[in-house]
Amino acid sequence: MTQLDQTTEMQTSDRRTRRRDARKAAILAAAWELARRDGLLGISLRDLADKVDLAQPSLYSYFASKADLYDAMFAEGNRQLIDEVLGEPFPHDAREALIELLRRAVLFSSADPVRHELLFQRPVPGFEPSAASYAVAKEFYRSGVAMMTAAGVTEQADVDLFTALAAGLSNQQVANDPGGDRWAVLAERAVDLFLAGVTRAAATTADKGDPS
Amino acid sequence: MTQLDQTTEMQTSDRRTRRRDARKAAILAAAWELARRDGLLGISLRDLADKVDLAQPSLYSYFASKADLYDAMFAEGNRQLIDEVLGEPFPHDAREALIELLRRAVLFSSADPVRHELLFQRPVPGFEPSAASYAVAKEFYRSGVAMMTAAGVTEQADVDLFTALAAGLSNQQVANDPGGDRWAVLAERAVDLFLAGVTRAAATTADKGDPS
DNA sequence: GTCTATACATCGATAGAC
DNA sequence: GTCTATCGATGTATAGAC
Repeated sequence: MTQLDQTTEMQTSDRRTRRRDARKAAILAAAWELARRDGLLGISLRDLADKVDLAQPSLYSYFASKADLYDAMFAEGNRQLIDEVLGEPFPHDAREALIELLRRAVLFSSADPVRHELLFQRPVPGFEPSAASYAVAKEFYRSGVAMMTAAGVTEQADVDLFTALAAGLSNQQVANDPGGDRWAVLAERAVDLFLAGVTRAAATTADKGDPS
Repeated sequence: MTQLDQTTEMQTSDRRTRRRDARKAAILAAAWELARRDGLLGISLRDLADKVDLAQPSLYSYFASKADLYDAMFAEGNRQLIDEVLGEPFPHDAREALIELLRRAVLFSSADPVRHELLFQRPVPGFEPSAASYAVAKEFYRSGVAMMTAAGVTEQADVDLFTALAAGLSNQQVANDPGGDRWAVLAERAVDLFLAGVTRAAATTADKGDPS
């Protein structure tokens, strides 16, 4: 086997890998479409195969099982979360940055309620994300915590409260005003109330013996 | 037909009605059990019939369709919400009452995540509660609004923000710490931050031209 | 109102040829 | 890696006797 042959073989292998990845991505995209139409649990592997012009059993060359498909969707959704919510630059002001974070999070959820469901609720009984997929989710969480820290939010309880605020706004928006912005517009007010309370408490604590 | 006969007939009819209602309640209870085990969408009418010792088609004497079953569950869940959250008396202090309301709401959700799902999310594609069932849900909402009003929360935006808070705490509790109380214990702090901001803003508005 | 029997569709997954 | 064929189970709902 010559050097040239090896190179050619590598290139061929790369091409095949790319083709395979592209098809896998196409299957995932079709799965999201079906989920939006029929619900996450309503995805049928037959419909899915039809959508990508494959025979239904051929899907098993790309995903070992339906749970495997959900796992890939979970990972992809979290990657989109990072891209769409953290991708654009944030205001330098920590308060404004938190507002923007909250606003983008609510918009992200309301842009695709089914994706919101898969990422933040437990819509598929028995399904647990793999460690690899879950790592993507944690990456987003860490970034959010960093932005809170910059705004003076350090207590775990306050971080939890902020995540509840984000979850609540997103949830109400999706469940009770789909397509609207009734809860999305509350992001600024929510952050202001939150920060006022948290930083006031922090200041009080820090002010022990230092009444200015 | 004598007077006595009529009376006897009425009593018999009542007894039959009671029996029927009792069986319907038993079916509903079994449906909740199955939902907790297999998810709301995972309820199978075969399993359900087995659980109450009926042949599967006999269920159609009690519910016209599966959607009808969901609707009955939705109504019952909302009745439980009213009973369990509003049934016990509240503290007279408006702030303490709101804290208690939030705490009970989170506990209610975490006591039965599937019920929480049915009441506050959209877990069954295509299912919309009937007007009668939805009326029960609105009754609870009105009571909550009344308690907020008592605490000085009058703006619709602030009411919405509070519902987001309740939804967020419940959701995080159910999704990320099932069985625990990591978010439930945040109820007091959440209400304090919320009320501090809302009443401060209201006071500022009211103070226009009235600086005391 | 309950049953048996069954219609009729759909599901996820596997076997095995090519 | 894709296909055809098919398994075995399950799903909701209906027909019709009793």
